[in-house]
Amino acid sequence: MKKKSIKDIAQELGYSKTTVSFVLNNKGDEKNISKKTQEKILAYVREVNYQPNQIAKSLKKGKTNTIGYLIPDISNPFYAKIGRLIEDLLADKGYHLIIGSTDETQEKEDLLLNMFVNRQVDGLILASSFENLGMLNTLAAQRFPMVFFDREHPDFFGNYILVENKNAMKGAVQNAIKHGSKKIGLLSITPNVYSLELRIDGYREALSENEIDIDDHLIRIVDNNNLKESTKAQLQYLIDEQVDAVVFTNNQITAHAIWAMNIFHKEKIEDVRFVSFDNLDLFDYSQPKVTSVAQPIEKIANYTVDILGEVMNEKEHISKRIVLEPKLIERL
Amino acid sequence: MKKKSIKDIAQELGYSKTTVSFVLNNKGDEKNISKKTQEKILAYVREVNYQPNQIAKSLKKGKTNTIGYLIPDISNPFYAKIGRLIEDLLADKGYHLIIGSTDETQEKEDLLLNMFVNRQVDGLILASSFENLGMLNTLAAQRFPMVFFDREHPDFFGNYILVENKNAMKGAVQNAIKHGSKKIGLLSITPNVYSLELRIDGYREALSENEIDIDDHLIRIVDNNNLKESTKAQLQYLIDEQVDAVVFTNNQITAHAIWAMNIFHKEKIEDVRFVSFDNLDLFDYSQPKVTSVAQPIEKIANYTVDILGEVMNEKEHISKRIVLEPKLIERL
DNA sequence: GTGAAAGCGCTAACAC
DNA sequence: GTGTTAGCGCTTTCAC
Repeated sequence: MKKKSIKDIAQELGYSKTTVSFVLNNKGDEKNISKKTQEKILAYVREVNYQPNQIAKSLKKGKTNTIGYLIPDISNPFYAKIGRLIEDLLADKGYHLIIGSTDETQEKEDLLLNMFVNRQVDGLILASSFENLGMLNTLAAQRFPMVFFDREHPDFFGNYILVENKNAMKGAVQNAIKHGSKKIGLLSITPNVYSLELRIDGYREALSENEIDIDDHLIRIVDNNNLKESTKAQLQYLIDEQVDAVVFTNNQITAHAIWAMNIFHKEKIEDVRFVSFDNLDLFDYSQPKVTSVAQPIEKIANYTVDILGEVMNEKEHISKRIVLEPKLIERL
Repeated sequence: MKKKSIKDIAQELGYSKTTVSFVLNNKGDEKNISKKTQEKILAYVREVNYQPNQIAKSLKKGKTNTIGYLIPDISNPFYAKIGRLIEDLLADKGYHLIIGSTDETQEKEDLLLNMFVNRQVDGLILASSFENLGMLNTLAAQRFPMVFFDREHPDFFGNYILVENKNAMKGAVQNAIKHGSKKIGLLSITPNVYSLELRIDGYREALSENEIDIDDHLIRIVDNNNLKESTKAQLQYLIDEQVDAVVFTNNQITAHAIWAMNIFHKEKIEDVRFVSFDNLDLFDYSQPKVTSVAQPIEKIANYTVDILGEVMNEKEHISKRIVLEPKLIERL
């Protein structure tokens, strides 16, 4: 049973493709197709379970109703949750998501960007690593609808939905200092991401404003390709340095560190305060407790979709930068 | 700057569309296009950064190189992780994923299934809720390439990648009994999913084989639409019933229950053993500790993609049912 | 070695 | 009220 096309329907019913097409697209009345004809066509279409070919429609209309979702890793709960929220918001408007995980490598990012363009996605939602602005600049020059979230690049001008990174982190670290922490280490992934740099800056500022010497040895970078083991090793280093607090720049490392702490440093668990950017449910009860900076993910998703909608509709070039306020959740 | 098409390239270079198309598809040699022409075309294409329109190609070829990934919720770490593995495996073959989250509702599932068909996906990977077989039967009758994982339906004949549910759960519960648990409750989501029923059956069998009375009041179903709060409430019920162990049919409820246990039943935390289907890193150190049945997610992803590849290539109808062995991780 | 032309399934301007 | 037709961008058969 080959798939039926509009042409088949038209022939079998003795109408033209046009008439059938109009009726299928609810333009029957507008185009003065008689009620009777409309009903006949609709009934038949339902009977044979005709499914329009969205690809042909897309080609004709130059619009695919798909959006590319480019992030470091869809299995990271932060991107998965925002992805889910975006999926639902877009579905209401008839759009669907193609996903692409970059693993923070420029190579995969470029490959995926190309793929999205080839597939004629109508827009792009991206947490880019911004290692290389090449393709992004090209797309921006063509006014390709894009909205960036979570990550930014100071030299790239575009639509951003972000959270306050520096001050939020600063506040979280100051909170730890207020509660007595004096020797504070930091663990981060790839710091060549501007948003993460800002978080690290916030950490530095908090220390210097409280007259704590910044010791660069206490700022440890974990290996992206081996997050869990590397986090364990770097945490070990900080423990050996006898820190009384550790700051994490995202929740994935924090989760791994909680694991490492419980498995390998159980005896020190009361002596080290954890502070994390991003929240996780388990921070409510984990040992050690984790004071965290919670990002407003619903708002992020809402704004992202809203702005993308605007960009796709507007002929004019808009460039908004929306910075949301994260929330400090103190857990002592 | 309008996007260039093959036609533009051909005109600007003084060749025909055919020649350009051949060269672009690496058929230059095969079609006896002169080396010189080939180089000229390739150089120009690179210079103007020509991007082929995948939609047009798809329409012509009847193949979109996209796969639909239909699951209950992409923000569930289990589906996100498998999704990520599948994404990578498929990317190597030039396929990409469109995602669809059903929230376990038939309405959304049917909507998404239709969407996938309209979009002419080449295949479908699904963790269906199987509430209603209607659309799936239709697709199966058309030999639409589909591979099911995680969930099965006894009346639906298709390609399945599953894990042993009943015996694995039985083993986990027996393990708890061996270590002294006597009054064992169970918490599950929507049990109208066959795979979950099997897990519950495993629980029942373990009890009866050990001469523990099965008390249906101790089998609690949580509300899907309000997982966290409902889990808390149902857990409360079991605690009040003074169970000495609780069994969970998936990791999401277990995580919520750990949270509820720590926040609301801290004093009982030593008295209740947790047993969970699905694993989570945090089970290594959470209070209470969780003995879990870990699914082999890499294998699931690999088999799923392999079988889907076979189905898409074969003209013949194959129907494989692969049942993988999960691993019991005892944590006491 | 290269090109003309048909056609994938659909939409929509224009005709009658 | 309904039909004819061109064309979206690409592939591929057949011709020269």
